[in-house]
Amino acid sequence: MNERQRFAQLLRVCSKNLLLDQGLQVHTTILKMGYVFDMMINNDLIDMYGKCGRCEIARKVFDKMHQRNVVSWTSLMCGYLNLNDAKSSLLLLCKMGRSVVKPNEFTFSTNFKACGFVGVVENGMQIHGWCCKTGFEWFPVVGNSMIDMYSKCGNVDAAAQVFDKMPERSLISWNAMIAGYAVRHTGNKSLVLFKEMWTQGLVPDEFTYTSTLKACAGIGELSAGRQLHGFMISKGFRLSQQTIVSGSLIDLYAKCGCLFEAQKVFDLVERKSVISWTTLVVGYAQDGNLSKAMESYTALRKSNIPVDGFVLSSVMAVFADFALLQQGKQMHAYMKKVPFGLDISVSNSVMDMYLKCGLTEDARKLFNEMPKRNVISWTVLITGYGKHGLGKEAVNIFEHMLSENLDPDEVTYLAVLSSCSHSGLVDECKKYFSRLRNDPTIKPNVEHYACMVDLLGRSGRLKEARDLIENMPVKANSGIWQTLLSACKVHGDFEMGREVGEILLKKDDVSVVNYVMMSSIYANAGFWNESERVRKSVKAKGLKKVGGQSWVEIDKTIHFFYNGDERHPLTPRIHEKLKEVEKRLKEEVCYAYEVRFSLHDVEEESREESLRVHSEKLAIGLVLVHDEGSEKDERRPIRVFKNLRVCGDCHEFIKGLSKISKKVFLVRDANRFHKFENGECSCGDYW
DNA sequence: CTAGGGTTAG
Repeated sequence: MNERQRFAQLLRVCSKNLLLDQGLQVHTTILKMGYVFDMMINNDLIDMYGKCGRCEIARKVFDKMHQRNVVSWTSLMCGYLNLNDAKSSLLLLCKMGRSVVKPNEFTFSTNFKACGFVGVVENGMQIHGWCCKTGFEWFPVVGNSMIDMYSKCGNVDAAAQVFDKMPERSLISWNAMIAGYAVRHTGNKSLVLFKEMWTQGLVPDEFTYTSTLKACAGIGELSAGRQLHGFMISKGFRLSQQTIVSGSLIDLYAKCGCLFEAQKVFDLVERKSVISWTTLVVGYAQDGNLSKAMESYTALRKSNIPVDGFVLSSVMAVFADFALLQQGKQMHAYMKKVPFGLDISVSNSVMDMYLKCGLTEDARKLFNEMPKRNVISWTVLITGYGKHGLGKEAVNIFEHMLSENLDPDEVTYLAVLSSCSHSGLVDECKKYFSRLRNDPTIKPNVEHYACMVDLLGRSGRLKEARDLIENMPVKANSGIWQTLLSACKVHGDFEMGREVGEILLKKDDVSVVNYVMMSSIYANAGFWNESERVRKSVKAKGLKKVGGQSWVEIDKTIHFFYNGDERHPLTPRIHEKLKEVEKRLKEEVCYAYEVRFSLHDVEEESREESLRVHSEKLAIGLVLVHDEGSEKDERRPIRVFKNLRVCGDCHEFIKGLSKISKKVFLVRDANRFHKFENGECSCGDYW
């Protein structure tokens, strides 16, 4: 082996083991020995610098070369891709097209990956055409990376076409296609492919399992997932050694609500990664188990695994959902100290937390300070303002976003439409709805139509709202009928209410809300027997109300209450306080229990009793008891949170309370924020 | 020089 070859070999060792310092030393020596224009050595230098993440040096080497071959070009592209700089790779490919050196299958494959990374399907299609012209179309690497590119760009059909036409399909091709279908709701196709490849005698590997499990999670296929779990065990597949496969299995169980099994799989994995932990934390949080979610996060922090932006965003989302402002602030402070603390997704999650805790100004400030924003940043802000009843502001932000030439996606449209409908901005709502319908990139879904139904329903145009539902190009769900039903109730349209109600009850939805609303509509119109019939069918079907829960955060501790909850040690004082408030309300603001909101088949007095112990009242009672005697922070708004919608009676109660106590109450319920101040609520009377 | 995998924010 001559000296030149020895240098090349040294560089390859440095490249493989990411030894940048040694690589730099070898580079210096090479220059001293005069190998300045040696193509092989320069190519290896480019590769080494690219792998070590120093593309700027690789580029310098590349630029100084007198002669370059396809490896020189491709190595530099790989370097850029290694830094997630897909754009530079693609620009280099353009430049290459004008040079004398021709791309080969590796060049194409690398750039397909680049297209998939940034999701530019147009560029991918151009390169696809280029492959066809130059005869690289049928190379296995090219086909595999095209499947991946089309899938990542969201065009699974194009990916499937490539797959179907491939002359030779390797395990990698199958895996890429299964992964392509595993996103969104096409997971059943992944399962079909899995079976097909198995019958063709191909042996699945860890990649196959991961994607197929992901497919199951996407479509909620618990039983297929379980079968796959059993299948892997029967094949002697060691899950304890498979961090990634186990990760998708944990996610599957968690998404299906089987946290016990998720935890069991998690426990047996020997080398847990930050992703394994994140999956578990998110799983518990989405299952509503705050303490387990936090326990898992704390355990992660105690392990020596470094956290990343993903896990912080996830945990911040937990704080947002449970409105844990103090913990959220604390973590925000921590985020400022870590390198990824300024990632867009991290900042977005913080913004959302502030908004969900009612601190719109802090969220706005953060938004203004963000060096980079994406569609989600804008959408978070629009949603937040909308939920606070600040529809005009939401519209302004949407317009601002458009003026910056950013394309709204379906969630952004939903945010702006619901903001408009909540605030009764009729013209704006219609305008944006028609903009949505004319937007070729987005298909309006049932949620978008529900906003329009809500808008029409609020203004009493029930007939129009119903026509819209019956003639829209998407399938109606219970939610949209429920929106109309609630409008019928508000406007006292008994005839339509009854019809809509019967449609809903026929859908056999398990949601008790529909029954309650129907029963109430019948009762209001004096049809007591009908009201009774509906109420009885709830019992007959064994349906149970989703438990209402309210909570408050006091000194970083969160206190949960359900209706009639007596677990809190201060319960007697809370009851006492509430009775005292109630007495004053009756005297000073003519408050009467709105028993029509209550549907219990009981005497008036005990109906009052059941309203008195509603979870939101108990939570407020605790704050009042806690604040007794302390003079500090009189103007600080009292924040209360409820998982369902705040009940009509409690709404009146808090209104009155805000008047006699001169305090501000900020109540976040499942729908929006209610700011109670001096006897008024920001939502008007349409709660 | 090269192809495939698990987590996140609305």
